[in-house]
Amino acid sequence: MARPKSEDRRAALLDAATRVFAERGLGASTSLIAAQAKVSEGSLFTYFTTKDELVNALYRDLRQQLADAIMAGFPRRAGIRERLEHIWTQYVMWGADHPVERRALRLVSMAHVITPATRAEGQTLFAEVERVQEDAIAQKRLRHLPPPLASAALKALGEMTMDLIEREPKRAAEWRAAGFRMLWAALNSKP
Amino acid sequence: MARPKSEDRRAALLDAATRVFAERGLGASTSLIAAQAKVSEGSLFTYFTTKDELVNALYRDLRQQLADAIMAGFPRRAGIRERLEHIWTQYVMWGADHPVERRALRLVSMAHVITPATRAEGQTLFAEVERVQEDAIAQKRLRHLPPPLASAALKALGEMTMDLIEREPKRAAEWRAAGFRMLWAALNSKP
Amino acid sequence: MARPKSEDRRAALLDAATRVFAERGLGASTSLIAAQAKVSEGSLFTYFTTKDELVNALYRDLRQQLADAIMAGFPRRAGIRERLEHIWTQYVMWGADHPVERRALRLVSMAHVITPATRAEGQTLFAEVERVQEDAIAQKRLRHLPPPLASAALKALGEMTMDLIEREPKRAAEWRAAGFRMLWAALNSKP
Amino acid sequence: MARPKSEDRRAALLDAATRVFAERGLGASTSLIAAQAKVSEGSLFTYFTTKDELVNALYRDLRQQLADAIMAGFPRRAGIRERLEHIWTQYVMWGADHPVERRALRLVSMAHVITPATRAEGQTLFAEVERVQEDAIAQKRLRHLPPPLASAALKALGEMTMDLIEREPKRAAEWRAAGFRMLWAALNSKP
DNA sequence: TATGAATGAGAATTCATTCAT
DNA sequence: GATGAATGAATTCTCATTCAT
Repeated sequence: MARPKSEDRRAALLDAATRVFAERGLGASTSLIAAQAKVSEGSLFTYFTTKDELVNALYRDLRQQLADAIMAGFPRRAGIRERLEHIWTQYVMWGADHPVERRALRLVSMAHVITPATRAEGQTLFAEVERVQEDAIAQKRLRHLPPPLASAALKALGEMTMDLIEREPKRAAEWRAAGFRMLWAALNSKP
Repeated sequence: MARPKSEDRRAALLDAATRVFAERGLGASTSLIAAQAKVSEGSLFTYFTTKDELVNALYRDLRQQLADAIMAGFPRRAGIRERLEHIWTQYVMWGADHPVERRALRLVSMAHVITPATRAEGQTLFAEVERVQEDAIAQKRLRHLPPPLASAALKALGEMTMDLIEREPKRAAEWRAAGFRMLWAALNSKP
Repeated sequence: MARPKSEDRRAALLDAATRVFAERGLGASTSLIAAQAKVSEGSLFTYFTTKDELVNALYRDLRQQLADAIMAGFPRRAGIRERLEHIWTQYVMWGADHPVERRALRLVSMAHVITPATRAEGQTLFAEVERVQEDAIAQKRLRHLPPPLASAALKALGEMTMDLIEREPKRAAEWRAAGFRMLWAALNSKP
Repeated sequence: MARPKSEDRRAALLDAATRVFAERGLGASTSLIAAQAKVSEGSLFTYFTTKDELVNALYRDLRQQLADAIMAGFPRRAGIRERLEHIWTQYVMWGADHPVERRALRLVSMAHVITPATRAEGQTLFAEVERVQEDAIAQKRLRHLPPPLASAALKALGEMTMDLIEREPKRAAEWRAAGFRMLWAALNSKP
């Protein structure tokens, strides 16, 4: 009967928060975020009752964006290397294409205001990588690798690669390939 | 020169800042830091004219601590693998032994208040790693590896390993070894 | 005229305001009142254009409730003592039976937003007491008593008695009787 | 060594709060109080960590002012009537001479933010009245009067008298005398 | 007319920094 | 120099009121 809460406004606020946090850190004011979203200061609080809640929502939203990007066109039945490479490529490209989102996600991930509950949801993101590793082990490959290492290494080398690309965007393809080569070698390293 | 006590106070302030920032983020107040350092609120500003300056000084200080730890007992004339492993071990152990400092350094590194000048100083830290890589190339090893990759990979896999150790301190030795194995494999990966 | 349901809503709002103000003071928000009345926030303002107006209306309403209670079954032709005792008893019982309304009335009475006009209306409430006093004087009784004292004393000792009953409800009858005895003695005191 | 907290500033703040609350109710803003006290907005909070704490402090302060006024020159060894009359006179005169303080005390007394602890302290104020009543009972006078009634009646009729004086200051002496006569008669009323 | 989202002017605090002692 | 009170701009959040639906 009344004006319904608008999904657009909510999105605009999350977008503005992404930009503002990326630029000025989590200390940036809610009023600046509201202004960037072209929404009144008060309205921000009809969508997020608290600044902390906004941060949590943003964390969820950005992780979801990343997850969607990674899983788009995922070749579920392909071989181990192919699946891993798909994830790698999508992951690194997302970061290279969305530096602001990446920076915001990094900041938000470190915030102590993120609820354990919210953080738990996020864990699922790299679940697919772990499944690939499990498959590999089942196929008697990558057997010596302790379970969480595959996704940890993918993340670590992925972020490294994105940093390199951010510094030298022209060599993006080169870095991406080199990074994956390193990842694959790392995962296949024998004791 | 004529104020030995002052050096203590400065150190106490940096120490307090490390702890406080690690626990509550960079948003923590200067008055809390002063209190933790058992120094008056006003005094903090005779040592650091600005909160930003304190953050910059802390960045320098923590990087120096890390550099000192890494370079302690560095076998300057040993082989490539030995030198790299020394850096790796010291690096990872420092992180495992100083989780508070590590967390503070991570936060401070991301702060937008760090001057480019300050940041440039920090670059020197991993210079030694790059020298090792250069040596390796001179010796016709690791030749295919684009220059900044060695130190970038060391950092990325090092942080990954520290995270794993933080989660499972009992497996510290195992993670450290596995991490280095991965690093070495990654660096030797061929196109 | 053509909106019988609306009268209900208005009453529900006044009721909710009574409860909410009694519990949280006049600072309580209109949105809380609306919620308690099961009415939308906006609707409150179709019944009362302003929060101040709501407060004024509540003042009038509660005074009317009290007046109705006091005058119910008033023995207009009885003797002075009887009439006074009737008022006393009804007054004190109303307060004892309606602690929430009493508290709200007390708060609202002290509000600086009550218009002089509204307040003037309220004066009429104890008019009957003054008429009793006038009658008494006409009958050559209570002659020495300056006019406004009778109603003032009734009010003062009445509130005192209600407070005592609120603290010790079991002794209600005792307090009520003792209170009236004191009132009667006070009114008959000679210079 | 540093500037000491000033008793004057604290007093100025309490004074300002008295005036501002009396005029605009407890909803008045801390910034207005600070301005009236000629103190910065921030300073108010170095003296009272919270608005609620300011209200509690004011409650204590005003009650103390009243207690001091009442007990000044108290004839501890005089007869019952004399002691009661002393209290009465001082009480009523304080109220008549300090209408602003009285209004503030009334408002503050009703505030739900007053801690039970704070309120308990206040109870002692009328303790002297109760002692007078106990003495009277010991002397076989006022025997039939249930204990809390004496102080309750003093308060009730006292406030009534102050209201009358506020309305007609010229008749102050008359009202004061009439009030006490009524109190004395009320206390001596027999069942 | 009813609804509840939108608005923006405050409100109570906080905090980096200054300054009297 | 050391101290901690003083300052006031900035911050998060609330709330009476308006307005689109």
